[in-house]
Amino acid sequence: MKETNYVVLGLLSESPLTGYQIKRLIDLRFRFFWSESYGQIYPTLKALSNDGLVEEVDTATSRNRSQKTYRINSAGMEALQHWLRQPVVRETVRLEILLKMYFSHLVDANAMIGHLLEFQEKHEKELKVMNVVGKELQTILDKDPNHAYILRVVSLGKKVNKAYIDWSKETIKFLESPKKP
Amino acid sequence: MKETNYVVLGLLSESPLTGYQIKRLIDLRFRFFWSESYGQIYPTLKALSNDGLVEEVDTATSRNRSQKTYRINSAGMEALQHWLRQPVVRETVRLEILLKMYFSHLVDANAMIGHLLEFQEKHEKELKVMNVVGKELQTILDKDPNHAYILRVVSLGKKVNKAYIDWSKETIKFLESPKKP
DNA sequence: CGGCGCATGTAACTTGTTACATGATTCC
DNA sequence: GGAATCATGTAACAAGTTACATGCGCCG
Repeated sequence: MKETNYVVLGLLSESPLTGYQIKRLIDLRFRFFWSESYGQIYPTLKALSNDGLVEEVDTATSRNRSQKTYRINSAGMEALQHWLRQPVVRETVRLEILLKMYFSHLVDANAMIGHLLEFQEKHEKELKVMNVVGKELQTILDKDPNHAYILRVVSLGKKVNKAYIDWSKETIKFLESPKKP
Repeated sequence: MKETNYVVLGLLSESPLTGYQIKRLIDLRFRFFWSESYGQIYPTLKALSNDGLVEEVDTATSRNRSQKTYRINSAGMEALQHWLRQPVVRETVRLEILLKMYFSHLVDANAMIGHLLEFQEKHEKELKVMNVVGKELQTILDKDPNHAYILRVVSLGKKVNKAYIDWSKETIKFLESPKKP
C-alpha cells in the first residue's frame, strides 16, 4: 500500500482533520522530506474511509461551507502501527541540480553558478524555517511526548540543509576560479 | 520533457552506450541522487532515436549477441546543452524513515532503532563507495576536464551521507536513553 | 550443463502531477 | 467589490516500477 495512506493516517492520529488541512500540514512540516498533492490526498481519504480505517465526522455544511473532517478509528491506528513496525522501503532522491553539475562542463560556467545560487537561497530559507520550528519545539518539549521525536526529524533537516548550503558555496567558488586552458 | 531523456543524453555525450550500460552507469555513479529502471531507459532510447537526437550504431548481432549501441548526434548535444542552461525544476526527496520517525512514539522504540540501524549501515556503505570513487578521481584529475565536476558531485554525496550517519547514531542514542514515565 | 552476467524489451500497474471546475468566507 | 484563503473534487496525463519473457556467452 502506498505511503500516502500512512502519512494521512499519521496526521489523523494527532487530531481529526480535513483534506485541506492535511495538505497544509504536509507542506509545512514535511516539506524537506515528503510531499503530496490534492490529487493524492482526497482520493486517499475516500479509500481509507471505504476501508474502514477512518470515519467522516461533522461534514459541516453547518455553516454552509462544505467541509469534511475525518477521524482515525482503532482499525486505522492498528494499520498505522503495523506499518511503523515494517521495514523502510522507500528512499527516493532526485536532485536535478547534481545531474546538471555532473554534465555542466558542456556549457558556460555562469549557467551553473546561477542554478547553484538559486539552490543555495532555497535551502537557506528552509534552514531558517527549521531553526524557528526547532526553537519553538524546544520550549514546549514537555507538553507532548511526540515533540522530542519531531525534533529529531528537524535535526536531520538542519544537517542536510547545511550540507547543501556549504556545498553550494564551495561549488560556486570552484566554478568562479580561473581555469587553465 | 522528462529528465530521463537528459540523463541518457548526458551519458551518451561521453561515449556510445547500450541501454544496459546506461542503466549500470546510473546505478553506479548516480546512485545517491538519481535512479532509472529499464522500463524507462529502453523506451527513452527509442523515443530519442525517433526524435533524431541519437543514432543507432552497430546493432551488433555480429557476435550473434543482440545489442544496440547508441551514439549522440549534434542535435542531441544541442538539446542537452539547452537543458543544462534551463533552471532546475526537479528536487524530489521522499524519506520514509523520517515519516516513521515522526510518528514512532506510537510504537515500541526497538522497531525504530532497527530501522535506523539499517539506514545507517546502508549509508556507511554508500559513503565508502564515495570515498573510493573520490580518491580515484583525485589521481586522474587532469586526464579529463569533467573529472573535477564529477568530484563536486561526489563531494555532496559524502556530506549528505555523513549527515545521515551522524543523525542515525544520535537518534539511536536518543531512543535508547531511558524515558521518564 | 548450470548459473551468472549481458542484453533487450514490453505490458500491466501504481503512483503522482497538473489543470480545471466550483463555490463560500473573510478581510480590506 | 475584489482578492486571498478555505475547501472539495476529478479527469487527463505523465512518470515510474515490477514482473515477466527471451536468449546468448562465458566460466567452472
